Amino acid sequence: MSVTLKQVASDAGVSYQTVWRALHDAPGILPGTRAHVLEVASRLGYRRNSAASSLRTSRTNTIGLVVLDVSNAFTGQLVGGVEAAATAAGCSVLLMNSGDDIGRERLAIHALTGRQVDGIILNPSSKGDHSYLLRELPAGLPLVSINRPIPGVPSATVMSRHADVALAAHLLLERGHQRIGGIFGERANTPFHYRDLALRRALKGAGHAPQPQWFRHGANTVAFGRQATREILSLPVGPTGLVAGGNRLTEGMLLGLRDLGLRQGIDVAVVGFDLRYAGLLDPPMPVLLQPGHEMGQLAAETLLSMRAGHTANRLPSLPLQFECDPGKAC
Amino acid sequence: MSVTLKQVASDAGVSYQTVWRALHDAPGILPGTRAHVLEVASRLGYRRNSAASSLRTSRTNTIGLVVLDVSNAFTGQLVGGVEAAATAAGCSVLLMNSGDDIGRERLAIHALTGRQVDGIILNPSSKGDHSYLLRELPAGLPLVSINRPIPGVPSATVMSRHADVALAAHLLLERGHQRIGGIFGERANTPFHYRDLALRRALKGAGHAPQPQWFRHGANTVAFGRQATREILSLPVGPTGLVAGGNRLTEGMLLGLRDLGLRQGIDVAVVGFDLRYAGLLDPPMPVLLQPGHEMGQLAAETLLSMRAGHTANRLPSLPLQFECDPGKAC
DNA sequence: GTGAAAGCGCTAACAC
DNA sequence: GTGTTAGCGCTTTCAC
Repeated sequence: MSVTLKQVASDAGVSYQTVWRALHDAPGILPGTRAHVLEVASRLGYRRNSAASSLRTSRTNTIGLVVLDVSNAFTGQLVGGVEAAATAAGCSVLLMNSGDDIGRERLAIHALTGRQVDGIILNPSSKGDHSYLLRELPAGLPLVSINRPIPGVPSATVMSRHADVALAAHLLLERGHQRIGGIFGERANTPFHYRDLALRRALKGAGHAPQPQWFRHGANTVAFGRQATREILSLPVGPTGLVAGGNRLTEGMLLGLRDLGLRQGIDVAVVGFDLRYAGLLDPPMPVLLQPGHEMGQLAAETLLSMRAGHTANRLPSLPLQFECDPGKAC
Repeated sequence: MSVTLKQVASDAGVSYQTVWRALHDAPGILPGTRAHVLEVASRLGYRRNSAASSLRTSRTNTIGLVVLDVSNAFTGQLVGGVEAAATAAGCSVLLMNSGDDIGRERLAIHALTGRQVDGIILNPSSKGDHSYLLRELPAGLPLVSINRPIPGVPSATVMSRHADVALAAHLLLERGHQRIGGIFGERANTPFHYRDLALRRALKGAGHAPQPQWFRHGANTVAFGRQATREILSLPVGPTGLVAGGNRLTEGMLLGLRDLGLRQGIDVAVVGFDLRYAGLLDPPMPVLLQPGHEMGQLAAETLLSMRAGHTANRLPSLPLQFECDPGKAC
């Protein structure tokens, strides 16, 4: 068993409470006493039992984070940002993976609330009914969602600025492409809807009517991205510039191009999305990156300020990073 | 405040204890009573307060995981494996990031022990003195290290089978290359040492003496990988096949090749390491992948069995996956 | 089969 | 400035 306050107290020849005050830098203790107590505590290797303290204060200094897929690069950035902000505030992160499955998400939320986390950051699964949150979340528990408001459930939401997908259009237009297409996930998945919208608007704004046959919506998978790429580029008149709206779709697009014997950036101009390794390709592929780290930080900071009783104002959407060369903006 | 055992008890008109027995499927309770109690509990939305229960049992059902860099793809896999195994066993994961810095690692360990985690999985930072662990870890707390034993600190260790780097040599030899080189991190970093050794042995085994000037050791960074690649391939007589021994080095190698105007798989045959997107390159790059997910699972399972009192036997090293095409073995 | 009660280690209110 | 004490909600031992 580890050392308790009481043991330190008896070893130092003072009371229970005096030890507590010493350890918490609380006022009302002589500097000499404090020094003595601290010395004894560190000699015995005292560490506070956070279970006991949480029990007493009903605060755990722990935030729950539920992600879609830990092994995804965007998620990695997100987790990093959350972890950094949490650590800076003396909190820890309980991480759960939903696998984009509403059932597992629900189990994760259940586990987190049972552990009395101080708040939850949720990257909501793309399908399914999230209304269980209304029943399962203790009233007043801060909830921050990532990239997508949760229909019917009040929460602060941290988003990337999907509208920045317009930058992809501008780049391609600037490079002289007139025929531009795009591949996106299902429109019901709101981020894809907004990205698609942004691309079309930018084209219209430049006086080019988007051609429906150069735009595809489907499953957010490598397979769909691959197939859609092949189909679009096999049309009698296909686009010369192509934008992918998600990382899976981008991977699929690269495979589709290879299937057709086409090279990105040479035979077809493309802009990828959320693929961190785009800069390693030859030639480097321009890519829109969600600022995962910043999103995670903002989410955690928002959560902690909600815990402190502030109501979260409307949060700014964070700009996408647009890179053409490794680490360099376009 | 949330619902407590006591409230359920008074609502159900039974004692404190009877409720507990009902909720824990404990014997010594009439089926009718149990059903009634469970009904009341769920109606009130009872959930057990895990802080209180940890305080009582000094078990948190939480495992601590300290990684080098969350945003790294291998780490993502690792975390996924740990999370899956932990969840399957009813445990949660507290995640901390050390940034490969011994000071931050120490803070992370400190935070975890203060939270009474049931065990710690540590991917040890590559430099620095880990002996603080001997002082800071409560005696008997299960510790599992990833990829590298911790000098002077007893722990179970989950490793990938570095010797499998020999497969890279075999592939290149089979494809007719006679002049083969390699780029690795510092030799003091044991995984790199073993990977280097495996490559050299395989070459010797096939009757080719490794040429010292085609092998480089240095910082495990993109920059070093890039520079080393340029240097090696600028030699009057350079290798025609090149193996990178880590993911950063692999990224650097790709950039170095591009600097030289050489294409991987066409002008120079290469084998990468731990780069999950190798299959997206054109042509696909053969790559050795550490089985991060499996390593994480094994680590968590080992930890939990240590917690249950079993002494960890020597753990098997997990084979590297060798892929030549997306998702396909060589 | 059910109930009463002690106590895990800490925090915080209060007495001296 | 220092000490005493009552719980937080749960687990567990022991009576009935």
